Amino acid sequence: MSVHPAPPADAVVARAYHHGHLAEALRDAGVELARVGGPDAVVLREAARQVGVSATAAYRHFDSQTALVEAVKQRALEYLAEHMQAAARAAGARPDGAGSSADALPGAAAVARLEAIGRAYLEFALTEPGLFRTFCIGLPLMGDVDLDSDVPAFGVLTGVLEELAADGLLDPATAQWAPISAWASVHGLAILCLDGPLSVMPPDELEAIFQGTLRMVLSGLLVRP
Amino acid sequence: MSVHPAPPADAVVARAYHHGHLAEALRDAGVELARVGGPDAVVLREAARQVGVSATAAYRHFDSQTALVEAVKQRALEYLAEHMQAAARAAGARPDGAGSSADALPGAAAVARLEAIGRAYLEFALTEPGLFRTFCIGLPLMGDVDLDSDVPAFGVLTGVLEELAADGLLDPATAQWAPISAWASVHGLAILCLDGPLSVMPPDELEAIFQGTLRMVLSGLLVRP
DNA sequence: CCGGCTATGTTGACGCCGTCAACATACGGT
DNA sequence: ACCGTATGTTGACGGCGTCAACATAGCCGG
Repeated sequence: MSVHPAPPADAVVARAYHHGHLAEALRDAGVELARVGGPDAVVLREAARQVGVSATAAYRHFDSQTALVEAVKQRALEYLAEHMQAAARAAGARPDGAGSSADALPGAAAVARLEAIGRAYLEFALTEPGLFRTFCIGLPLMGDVDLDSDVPAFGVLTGVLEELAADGLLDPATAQWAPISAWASVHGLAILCLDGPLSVMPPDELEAIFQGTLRMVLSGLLVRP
Repeated sequence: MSVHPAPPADAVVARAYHHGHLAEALRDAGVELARVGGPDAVVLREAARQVGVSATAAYRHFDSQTALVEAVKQRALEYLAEHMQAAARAAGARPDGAGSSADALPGAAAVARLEAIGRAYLEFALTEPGLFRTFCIGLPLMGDVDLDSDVPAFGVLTGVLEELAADGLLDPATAQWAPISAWASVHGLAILCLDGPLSVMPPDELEAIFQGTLRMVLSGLLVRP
């Protein structure tokens, strides 16, 4: 059906365009714009300009500017998921136990992972506010998403919570909506940190707030010891 | 200093403008635009058009379109505070106790108020998504806000939580950041409901999610019974 | 009572944006 | 070898935020 081959994939360089990865190039330019200035900075003409192509050329690959933003948003979500997964791995792969006080409890690793991905979520929001805002703002009508597939970061969270459930550590009263409640808490905290009143707070106090919120989430979700 | 008197305040009607409440009129038009289409719909020229005035006339009262949006945002925050206060009053003024199972506990009224304002917050987000998004999105740099004064809705929350603290019901471990943690949770939930994956959920299930999150917040913040 | 000063509003223009229609071109399969 | 189609270009349109220059209205000091 397609006359032209997909991406060339041989020469990584631009190859004078025309038959290149224009879509990806535009999207990447959009990502960079979003990184600096948030979703409103994803200007179609500017992305085209940076790629060195006519403005209307973008319309061969994106239905509208909104579609471009959507692609950028998807990419931002991927970055987020990578960041969280890395954090989860780093927290999980600690078989020596170093000097931590209590690590013999069952599921302690899962709890550590939960904390790690929560912190990673916040870190992402603070270090990449533009990208965070881009996937955070839900374009007029987001409609149907499939969570674990469309939002891989959510999959990381549900995975860790399933670990906890397997260890019998999840309070059955709150278990059903645990992923959403937990996500909402840290997501809300991230937003409050970005443009809410917490935006003018020193990092150490912010860490304390995160600890406090994490404690609330944990004592709210875990079964009483 | 001011040559012209402030708002006439005698004739409520427009009085052919020129010396009227143009600023308020523009802001109100902006509120209506935001109500329908969110923050991006607050178009300066459109607001001026609706008020029946030249586009640049707005610049006598607002430094820029951003300033107009800021005014709309402030108004939206006022609406939110009113909604929450009304809910708190309605929940608090129930001296008979009707058929509730356990209402003799100290601070039960405060807990009810906390639930009420949380629900009110969510209600506002769902029934006025445009206004909610408008005050939610924190224009590039919100900078210095004073919480209880600039964000009256936050004052309502801290008030209820102080009630709980006075009754000795707040867990000292999480008390310090309780307002922020609680706000973050319900705020995040609201956002997830608006343009997150929860946007396609039936209302009854949404109520269950709210209940679950509320349970998490309560059992995370209150002292163990 | 009046002349002028200032707050207020208007006109016209500029540059940027998203988007459309019409046109040009380079592949790649037949 | 050719022709169709996917791809990219040019030019234009209307809408936006914003600025400079101009017009007016109404209060204040004389």
